[in-house]
Order: sequence, then C-alpha cells, then structure tokens
Amino acid sequence: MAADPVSDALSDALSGLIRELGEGARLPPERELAERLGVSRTALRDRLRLLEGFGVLSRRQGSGTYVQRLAPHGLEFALDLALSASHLSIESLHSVRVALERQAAREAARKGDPVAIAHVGKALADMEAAATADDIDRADFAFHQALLHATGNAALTFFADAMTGVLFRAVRQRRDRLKNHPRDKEVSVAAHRPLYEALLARDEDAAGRASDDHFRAWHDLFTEPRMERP
Amino acid sequence: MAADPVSDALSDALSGLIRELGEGARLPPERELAERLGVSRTALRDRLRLLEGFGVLSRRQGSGTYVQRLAPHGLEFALDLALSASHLSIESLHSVRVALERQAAREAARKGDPVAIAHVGKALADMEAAATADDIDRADFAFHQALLHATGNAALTFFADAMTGVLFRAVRQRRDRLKNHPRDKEVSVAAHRPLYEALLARDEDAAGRASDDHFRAWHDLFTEPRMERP
DNA sequence: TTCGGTCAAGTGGTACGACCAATCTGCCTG
DNA sequence: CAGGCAGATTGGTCGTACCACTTGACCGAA
Repeated sequence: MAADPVSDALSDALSGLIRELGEGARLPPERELAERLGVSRTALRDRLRLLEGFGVLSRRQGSGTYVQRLAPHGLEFALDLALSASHLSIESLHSVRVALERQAAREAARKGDPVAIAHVGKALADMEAAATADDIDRADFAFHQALLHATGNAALTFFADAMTGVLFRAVRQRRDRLKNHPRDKEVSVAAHRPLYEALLARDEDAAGRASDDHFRAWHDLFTEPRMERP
Repeated sequence: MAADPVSDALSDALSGLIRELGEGARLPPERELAERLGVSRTALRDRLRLLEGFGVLSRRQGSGTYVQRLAPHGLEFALDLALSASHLSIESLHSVRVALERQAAREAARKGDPVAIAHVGKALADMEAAATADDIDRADFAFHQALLHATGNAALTFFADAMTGVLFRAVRQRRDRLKNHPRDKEVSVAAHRPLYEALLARDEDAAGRASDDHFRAWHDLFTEPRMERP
C-alpha cells in the first residue's frame, strides 16, 4: 500500500497556503517557507515543482513564486507525451474534444455574452477571407477558441485548451502525411456557419446539433481518404 | 517571454526515453541517468517529479522508476485544489462531466463489449438491492464507472476518472450541508434504468438522450432544494 | 528440499551548503 | 528628473552525505 505520490502532509500544507492566499499572491521565499514548515528546501522545492506542473503555481527566478489560475500547459504536455508514447489514441482524444465542444456550443447559445459570440463571427469572417490553407487553419482554430471562451465556463475551457494544441499538431501531422484533404475554403465555412447562426438565434439544441454535424463531417473526411463518391 | 516551465531540453530527453521504453519498463537509476544526460541528480529529479505528477512515471523507493500508463491522480489533485481555491466552480466541472458521460453513453451503446455492459447492469441490480443511502451512492458510482470503461476509450476514462472523485466529494459535502435530497432508491433506479436499456438495445441516440435526461434530473434536484411539486 | 530469516547492495528521498542566474530595488550620477 | 549601475533578493543547479525502503542472494534450521 504505497503512499500517494502526490498528496502528503507537506503538499497539503502548501495546498492550504494556496487556498488562503488569493490568485496572484506571492508565496514566501523558499528558504523562509522551508524553515517555517520544518522541512528542507529540497523537499519543499519538490512539492512546489509538482504544483507548478499542475498549473496552480508560477515561479520566476529572481522574482518569486506566485499563485495563478489553473493553467492547462502541464496537462497539455502530459497528453502530448501520452499520445506520442501510444498510451492514448488520437481518436479517443478527439472523441473527448467533440463532447466538450458540443457542451460549449449549447452553453454559448444559452448564456454566452454577445461580445464573445461576436468573436466567433469574426473568426468565421476571417475564414471566408482566408487566402491560404494556413489562414483557414488559423481561423478554424480561432473559431473554436472563441466558442469555448464564450461559455465563460472555466473547466470547459481548461480541458479544451489542454487538448486543442495536441490535436491540432497531431491532425496536421497526419494530414501532411496523407497529402489529401486540401482544406477547401467553401467547405470549411459551410461546416462552421450553421453553428454560428444557432448561437445568434440563441438556440441551444440547434447549436448542439450543429456541433455534432460539424465533427461528424470532420471525422468522415479524416477517416476516409478517398475523395470520389459512388 | 519566459521559457516554458514544463518543456526544456532535459524534459524532452526524458520524454524521448519514455517513448522508447515501453509501458511498465524501468528507467535507469537516477545517479546513472543523471550522468548520462550530463546533468546533476537534482535537476534530473526535478523533471522526474513533474512526469510522476502527470502520471506517466511511477517511482518506488528502493525499487526504481517505471513508465506507466497515463494515470489521472495528478489531474484529480489539481482539480481538487483548484475547486477548493475557488479557481473552478462545481457547476463548470459538472458541465464537463455531463458532456463526457453523454459521449460515453453513445460510445458504449455503439461499440461497448457485452461483458462490460453487463457490469453496468450489475451496478443497477446492486442499486435495486441497496439497503442504505451509502449503498445507493456506491452503486451509483459503480454504474457510471462501468459505463465509462465499457467504451474502451482511454482518454474518456482518463478525464472522467480525474473528475469523478472530485465531484463525488464536493457533491456529498454540499448535500450534507443542505440536509435535503435523501437518496430515494426508486428515484435513483428510475434515473439509471433507461440508459442501461439503451445500451442493451445498442441504441446510440437513445443512450445519449437517456444520459442527458439523467443529468438534467440530477441538476434540477441539486439546484432546487424544494421538494414539493406545484 | 523447503522454508524462513538475515544481511548487503541497490535505489529513491531528504538534508545541507555553496554557488549561479535572473530579477528587483534603490541609490547615485548626469 | 531620467538613466544606469550596484547590491540584495530569489529561484535554479550542483555535489555530497546520509536515510528509508526494496530486492535478491545467502545461509541455516526443519
């Protein structure tokens, strides 16, 4: 029965400290904090490193250690590693992404503030004005990013942010390898517009359906390399 | 432009090593590995600690450091901390949970293997036979756990596992405080049975709807303390 | 032979102390 | 007042020593 490698007395003490201090607050210097907690600087730094990795602490040499809002970079790194080590498949990750995006579409339609929804429209306009495949990719990325942040849902954006970069890189890599799928602008715009219109109409169910349709098309294109129709 | 606190040359070297060695493999001893990578044991341990926190490494004193399948404990810890530090709300976390569970329901209905689905049925039967509120809770927990694992989707179970414990604790705590919501057995069973039947029928859409209904009821009960009906 | 304990080597965990590198502060200079 | 320079502060790395736990080999008794 091994002890939890991530939760012990020292970690709990630090967790409590983080809870007390607010977001953005600075922790005492390591040397001082170590003495106060009755532990060596080595052991303290070990736990601080963990919390930094989780994205709840930010350390800057010469400055100090600060409490920050939960950041997704650590999770993103872990997912990337797990993906490349074959502990996770692109398909399973994508499945999670689809689920989150549908939820985001529904919440954005229900309670998204107009300004944030306008950003979604802006991304769609950029997509229509895109000149290169890279431009389309960027607009596509911005569209989904704007949709997620329109929900104002911190957990949703946290998870989605962690996955977005990983999937984006993995998909582009696979697409380059297959040489197909040339990112037709009209197709891309057509795939995103219904969702945006559902947001404007504040129609939660329509937004959910549009999201499902969007990813269904994406999935079909991705898994069926052939371009012709019977 | 601060350097990424989670990805540097040393971390990348370790990532590569983890990719090469398979799951379950043992890494070289820290002293040896540090020398081979031309770095002190301190710096090496710093990065190993990160990877252990992310759940891709497991270290056992006296034994060694091993590559393991991505484990959710670190993420769970981070979510728990973010929740108690008010960087994340229960509602937003629950929203993610709902999205994942619906996706799981659909995938389990589509491709879940019969044995795994039988485990879902077993949990439902346990719920019907439950004698205490705790028994109901346990069966409830097992039901959703079985559903998730029936998908065979690693990413889905990873995220869901990380959230389950956090939400379970948070909800029970809130429920205890409110003193309402006495966990009626008939209600619980009725809330879960349609989903199980959709799985048996391999009806993906029905499973998705049943999941939505389940959590809608859950949400209503949770946010509306009053028990009477108009 | 088989079981049990003992012991030594190996491995991760912690502790100090020293120094390096980036940052911040405040004083000084122009 | 503006700019820069120097010292103090703070996180990052290093090396060494020692502790705690695991493992496996060895030995002796049943």
